[in-house]
Amino acid sequence: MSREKTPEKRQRILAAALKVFAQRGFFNAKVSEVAREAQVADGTIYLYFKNKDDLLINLFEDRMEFLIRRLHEEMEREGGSALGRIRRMILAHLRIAEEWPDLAEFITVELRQSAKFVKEYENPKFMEYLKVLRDLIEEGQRDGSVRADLDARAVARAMFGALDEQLLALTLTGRARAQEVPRAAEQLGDLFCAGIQPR
Amino acid sequence: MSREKTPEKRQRILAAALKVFAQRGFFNAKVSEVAREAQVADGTIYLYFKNKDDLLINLFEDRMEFLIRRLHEEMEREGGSALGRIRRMILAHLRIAEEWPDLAEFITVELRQSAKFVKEYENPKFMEYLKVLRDLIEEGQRDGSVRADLDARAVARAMFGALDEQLLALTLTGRARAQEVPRAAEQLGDLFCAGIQPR
Amino acid sequence: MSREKTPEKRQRILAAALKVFAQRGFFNAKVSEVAREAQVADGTIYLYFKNKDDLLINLFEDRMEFLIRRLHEEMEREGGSALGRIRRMILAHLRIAEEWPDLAEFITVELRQSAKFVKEYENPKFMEYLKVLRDLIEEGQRDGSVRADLDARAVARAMFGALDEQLLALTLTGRARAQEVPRAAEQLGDLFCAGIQPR
Amino acid sequence: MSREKTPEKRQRILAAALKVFAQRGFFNAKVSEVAREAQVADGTIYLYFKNKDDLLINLFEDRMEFLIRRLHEEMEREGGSALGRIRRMILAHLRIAEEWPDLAEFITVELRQSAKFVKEYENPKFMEYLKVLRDLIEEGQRDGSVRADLDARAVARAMFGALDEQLLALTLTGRARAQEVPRAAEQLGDLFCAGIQPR
DNA sequence: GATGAATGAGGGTTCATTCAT
DNA sequence: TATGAATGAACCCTCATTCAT
Repeated sequence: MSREKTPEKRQRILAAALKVFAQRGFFNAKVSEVAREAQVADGTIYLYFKNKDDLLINLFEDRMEFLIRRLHEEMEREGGSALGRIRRMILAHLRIAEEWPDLAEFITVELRQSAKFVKEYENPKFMEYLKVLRDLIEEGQRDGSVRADLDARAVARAMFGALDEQLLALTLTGRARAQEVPRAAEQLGDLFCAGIQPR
Repeated sequence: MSREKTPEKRQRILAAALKVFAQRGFFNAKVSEVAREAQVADGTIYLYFKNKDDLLINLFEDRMEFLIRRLHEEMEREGGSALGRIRRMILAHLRIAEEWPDLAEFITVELRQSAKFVKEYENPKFMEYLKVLRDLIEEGQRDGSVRADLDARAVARAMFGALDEQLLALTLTGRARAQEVPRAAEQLGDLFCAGIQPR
Repeated sequence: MSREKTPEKRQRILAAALKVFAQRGFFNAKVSEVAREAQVADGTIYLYFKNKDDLLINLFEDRMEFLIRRLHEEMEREGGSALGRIRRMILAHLRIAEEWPDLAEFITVELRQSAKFVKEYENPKFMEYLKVLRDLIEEGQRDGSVRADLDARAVARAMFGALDEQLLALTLTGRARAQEVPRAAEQLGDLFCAGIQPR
Repeated sequence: MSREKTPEKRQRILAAALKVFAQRGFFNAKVSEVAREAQVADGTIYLYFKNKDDLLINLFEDRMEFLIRRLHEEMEREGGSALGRIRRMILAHLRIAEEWPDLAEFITVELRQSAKFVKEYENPKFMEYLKVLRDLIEEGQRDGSVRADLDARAVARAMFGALDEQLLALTLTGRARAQEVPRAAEQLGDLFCAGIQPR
């Protein structure tokens, strides 16, 4: 809990957890495996996290924060039209598969599980990630580049689902196929931009 | 105790497993809970399935077969244009939320896990479900109602992802909101039909 | 229990039990394996035997009766001096390894276990087998061919132990080495005859 | 909880296993009984041993090493002729019944079972124990006190079998009869010494 | 703070036995 | 009498968590 004491060790544990959870799945992963990977004693993990579930939640929040931050930066760097930034976002999401394959596997496979937790624990980081998409769509609706009759929230969810499924495919079908990322991003960009533009 | 090892009992166990896995998740579910729900002794489950994993896989295959069969029937009944049948399919998928909420939860949450198995065990039922979508899209491409420059497989995957995510949302945010199904289906239908039609 | 009804089926079960117990050991053997080997339903076994333990005990008694009967016959056929008949008995015992290897394995390995039962259930068949030996020794003592200062019971026990250990060795070290039987019998005959004869 | 995984605890578990296995037999004994006897949690056993079988094997090796060491010491202390040391060894073996009745029961009853394992796992400790006997006999053959025409290995095996059977009898027929040990040892000593000496 | 040996509740699975047919 | 599907008690083992050092 002493998030302040040795943040470096906390990060080492989170990194280890990401690797182990990605490889074996949360439920099959053992706390002791995470500890070994982090070069830390089993008990040490409990100095930083309440229990295994708490480790999962913290890992999820930490990585989602990271992705959200990165997304904001990409959006800023890109600038330009809402549609352009939507295409950029699609690319950014799929690139997770080549940049951090463990993270890709973790998000696509384990996120749904934690959606199970979600009923108890509302999932604000995921909502925030969706919000980025939704804001882009609403911006487009205001400037006329996106049809006004669409429910921005529903479209954001649909797009996230499509991206997530595609990311899963890229991740599972051999991590090697990362070079397919730009092409897949283009296809999805075409599909959705055509879908949301006014005639 | 009826004499013959009956397919009816197998179905009772599968139904019980669906309910229990949907409520608690595969990993948190106990075999004994499935047994109680099925009104069967613990050991009986092992007369019909090799182990807990095997029960999951069989449940998945059985239910996917059911959904695939239903989808084919809906497509036949609908007839008409490819685009019309795509809209119909979207509706059919989301309706799982109101018709069989447990099945909806099972598919959206546990399917990804079994995607973990997927690496060893290629997931043919899921592919078959995707195939229905892909065939519709390719049919549309042949008759000119769908743009030819899209990769039918990628589009099918994207649509499935979007549907799955939407189904998850409908399922988790209170099962009560089933009345939102037609509206959500319309939104997704609009989005994708616009996305795939030629200008 | 209805030992009278179909003695043939009872024997089939006993033969199957012998084979299975010899191969896998009593505790590792499953009743269902015995049933399959006997070409009988699991439940049928319980028409002939109270339970698995009872099957073991009956098997043991049945086979010991057989061996005792055979031993008496061999002794009669042999005739002659007590010492000669002792040598003959040694040979007969070791020959079990080549004549009925399963029986050899069963006796050498499982008998001790049932010695565990023995505390509750005194083991009369084993005693009867020992008695044959003891009688031979006492006969020798009466006719002066065996030293009178030996305790016939102790000698009988010692000889049985030696035979049993040798039989175990013949059985475990590949059942193929059955041709060593006559030589091993000769060695043991020499050893014990020298040991028990007066100077 | 002392910090280091201690050899003392390993010994406590082995001692407990000996007691429980002797009383109930390996297959009837529960791991939890061993744990309770050792005043240790069930799981602790698995820190020291891979599984129940591994516990049996280790127990067997540990106790055989102990007996072999003791035997060597007795032989050294005794000194003198080969025949004298053979008599000493006979006494030492039977004394196990009064000195460590649990060990006596364990060896006589469970060793044969592990002979089952033997086919896979050649049983070196047992061979080493036999070797002591065999060496004594061969020594006697060299100095002329033992007949040269006997196969030392076969004789060693025969003697071990006789000793083992006698030890079993002493152990099972009430542990009280320990006072019979010297007399039984004398009888066996007479029998075998006469048996192996040249005329 | 860090360690890792120890804990012990919990659960998947087996299999001897039963009993409706 | 024979069957074999069904039962459910029993048990080995795992692993998240604790706590003495």
